[in-house]
Amino acid sequence: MATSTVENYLKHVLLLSESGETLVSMGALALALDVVPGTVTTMVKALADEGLVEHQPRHGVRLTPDGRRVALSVLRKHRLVETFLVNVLKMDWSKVHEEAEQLEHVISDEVLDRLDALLGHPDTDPHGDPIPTRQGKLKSQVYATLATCVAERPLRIVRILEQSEDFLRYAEQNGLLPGAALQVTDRNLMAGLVTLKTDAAGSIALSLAAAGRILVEASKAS
Amino acid sequence: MATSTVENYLKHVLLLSESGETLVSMGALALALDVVPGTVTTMVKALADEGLVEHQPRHGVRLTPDGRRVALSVLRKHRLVETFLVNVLKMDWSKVHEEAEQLEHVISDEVLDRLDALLGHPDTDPHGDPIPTRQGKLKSQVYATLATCVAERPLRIVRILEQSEDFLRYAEQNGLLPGAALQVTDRNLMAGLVTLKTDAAGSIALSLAAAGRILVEASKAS
DNA sequence: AGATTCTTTTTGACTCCTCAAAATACCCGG
DNA sequence: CCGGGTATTTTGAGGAGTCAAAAAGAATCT
Repeated sequence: MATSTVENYLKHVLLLSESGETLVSMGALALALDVVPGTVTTMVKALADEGLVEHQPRHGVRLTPDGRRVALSVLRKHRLVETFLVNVLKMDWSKVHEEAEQLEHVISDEVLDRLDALLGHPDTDPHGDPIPTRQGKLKSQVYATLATCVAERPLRIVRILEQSEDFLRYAEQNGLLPGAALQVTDRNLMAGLVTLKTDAAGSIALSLAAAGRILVEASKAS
Repeated sequence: MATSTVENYLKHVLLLSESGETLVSMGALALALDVVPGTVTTMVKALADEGLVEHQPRHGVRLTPDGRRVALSVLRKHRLVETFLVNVLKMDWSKVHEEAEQLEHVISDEVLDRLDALLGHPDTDPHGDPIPTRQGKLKSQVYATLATCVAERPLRIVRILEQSEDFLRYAEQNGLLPGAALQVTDRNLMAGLVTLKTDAAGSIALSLAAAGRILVEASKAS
């Protein structure tokens, strides 16, 4: 059985390869896991020996099918637990990430299945992140961000690519939750600023960086 | 913060001192924790250095107030989690112990409080074991067992002192759950046998050892 | 008391994961 | 092609927790 540490390494390799290159660098991994790069090199070699990752020395690392299976299972646990904490225990949106980070390593498959059923088999978590299926399918659709979408059109938030507590608390306070309706009223590349108008909270300004973490789609004519 | 290992040591010292002497032996602890005695000696000395236990070399170990506080908190988590797994997720009575064994070390106080509220602040878990309060009070009432109680009187099961999956499954199949009404119809010390009559499942024979693990009280005239 | 047995403690070693710091390889501008 | 700068790898060490096996203390049984 994989240790928590191993599960974390694999999970972060998956996460980092989702949002970017197929080959994940040691440095990126070290940053994500909050360890020094040397530690990552050592661990990655061990994971490669166990057949969980493929290591191309000096270039990066990639999940093997086995490793991907484990990573997806951990991710499924993480996201279902987050959903449970928010939907059932009514916990604060911004605080559940840390909790899930621990719980994901100790939830059994049996408990997971029952949690899944209790929640009605959701396919995204409270942040809009897709929940891998039991079979290990991960729907990863490509969306526009508030930094790149067309302006002056009705939009709906589908996902927030950010787990920092501060960011999420701020987002919540301004009604920037998955499902929220809004539109981009102005985008100033020079100032690095995006201005929005939400149905709930009126006009808000956001940095381009922050706007880039919020995924949207065109609002369906309802 | 105490590691899972430390929490487990403290929890088992508490459990073993509840049901017996105030001083817990290294051997008993080794058995409970499934490690060799030498390991226990080493760990216990470390715990003593941290002020969590009081170690009387060659005689045994006892919790300090600090250690007891930690142990009670772990026990509270364990029993609330078990209650959640059975009452909310409808898991099998006999299987929740293992799960809770893991979860007890990663549940935050915040989650615990919400779980407690969701469950309606129960004061015993599904096995009838008392749940320590948030303030660290543990109600430990003394009950008769099926091996020692008076015969031919209406009784009610209040607690099962056993967490082995097999025993619990057997108990469940014969309706021997906390709350169940029954009476002892015969007790044969020579044969080491106790015969019961339950309201639900009729007549059952039990070894004295098994009977001694089932706590009962006189049924209130209702 | 003397010998045997049981429990506890000590010792040395091992696994897993980590860091600090030195060594190495790679990339990029001139 | 050479010199920096950056990323990666190596090396040596340490903490936490464990085991196997030997040593030491207690207890028990003639």
